[in-house]
Amino acid sequence: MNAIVDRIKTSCTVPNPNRDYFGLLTEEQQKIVNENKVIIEYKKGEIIAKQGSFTTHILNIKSGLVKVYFEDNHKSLILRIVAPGSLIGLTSLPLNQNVFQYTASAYVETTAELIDINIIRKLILDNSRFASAIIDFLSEVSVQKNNRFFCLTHRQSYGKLADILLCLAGNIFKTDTFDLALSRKELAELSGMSTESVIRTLKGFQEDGLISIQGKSFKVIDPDGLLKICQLG
Amino acid sequence: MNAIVDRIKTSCTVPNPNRDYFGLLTEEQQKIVNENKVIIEYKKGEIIAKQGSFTTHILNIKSGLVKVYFEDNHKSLILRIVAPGSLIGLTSLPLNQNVFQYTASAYVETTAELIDINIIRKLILDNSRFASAIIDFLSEVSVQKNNRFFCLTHRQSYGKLADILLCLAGNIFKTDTFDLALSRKELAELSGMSTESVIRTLKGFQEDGLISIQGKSFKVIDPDGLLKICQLG
DNA sequence: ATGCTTTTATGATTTTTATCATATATGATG
DNA sequence: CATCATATATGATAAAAATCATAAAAGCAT
Repeated sequence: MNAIVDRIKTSCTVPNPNRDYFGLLTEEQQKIVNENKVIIEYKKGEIIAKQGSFTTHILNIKSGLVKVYFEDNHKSLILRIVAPGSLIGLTSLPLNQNVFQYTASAYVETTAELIDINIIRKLILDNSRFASAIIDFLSEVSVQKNNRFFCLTHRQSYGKLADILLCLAGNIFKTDTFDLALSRKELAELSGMSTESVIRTLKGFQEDGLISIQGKSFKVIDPDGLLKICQLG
Repeated sequence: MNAIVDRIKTSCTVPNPNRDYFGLLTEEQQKIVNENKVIIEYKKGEIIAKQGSFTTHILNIKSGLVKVYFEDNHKSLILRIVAPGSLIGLTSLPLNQNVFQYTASAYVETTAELIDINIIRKLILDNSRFASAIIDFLSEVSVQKNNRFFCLTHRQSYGKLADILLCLAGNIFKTDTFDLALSRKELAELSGMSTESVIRTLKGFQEDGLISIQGKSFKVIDPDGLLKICQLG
């Protein structure tokens, strides 16, 4: 196994719970889901869900990579990076909160199952183990968001970016060398920094031998060093 | 009705969903809850739950005011201010995440019901409407946290603090004049600022006639002005 | 009330980071 | 492959906010 996945636990992990939610359903329930879902392929950059629009479906990401972000006044904050196996749209389950609270778009070519949200609402009432799994999902996202929240409000640029790099390596790509589908601008939105500061900070990491970058290809050389920066602030 | 409660919707509300979760239970289930709960009174400043310790009970706040905060390396971030009617500890429902992810302490004298978390877990499996209400709670907290997250990472000091003042007035105290149980240091932890910056910013608001402060007594004079500051950043 | 501690307040300074300006590189497109 | 657009990079400057130092005010216990 890859060292970075096993050893390094960042304080602010990009949330990516991954459970077999639909495996908890009865055969009949699975049949209902299958009859009420569509599979859609999204091209790179395509919008999957738009902040403010009605949530008619829950998205189950099957392949690819998605960013979920909050937009306001030309500013944007990436809330989650969603890898296959995770769900999008659950926060619209309350009937009084039935619009997307964020925008989701595909980083790379992405496949998603779209399942009618009312079917999901019904399944929650009909299958308590499914409901419990949804509760677990929301709880995990919540905890990881708290950690990220702390990281982005209490650390400074080097700490934030070190954390994000470790998260990407350990949590999203699950390897220490990866082709980054995110631009510097997107790393900025992920860290709440300016694009220029991201570039400068990445350069600093390279000069210190913590990472190496060649175009889109990232390599984490010294995860322990990054972790130390992350912990110091 | 008070204008500030009805009209002013801040972008980053301090989360405080309030539902009658236990009213959804059957009489028999309510009886089980009542037999497995204790009511505890906490004095001002007392720790109600400690980050890292096992979550044996869910807290149902009946009276008083509680802060839920994240601690790390002498730094602290207030995650939620919890008013009566809200629950604490739900994020420990997943069995693989069964310790408190945060510390909770009483701002003022506070009464809480402590209900065995395993009873709650069982009720989620036995009563789907209860489970659904818990999902709604977690969803609402999540959405409000996203908003607050955006606010604290993308606005600057005046915007952050304007938002927090509006939240406290409209969401927590539900009146435009209130005795603040929070110190300036705690406002700093709530906004991710330094204590000195909070003091200076509050002074600025006073000079601009947006609020008036006398010791612990706060009065929001111009909520629309605060809202404008909040929206501009 | 008196002394002691904590909170609030204020000014000076430094650090951090954003912004602005501009240059270079990369990539897409006809 | 030439052109345009976009992404990345770098330096100079400005703005924002933290830190440090210190003082005044408020709370609290004796």
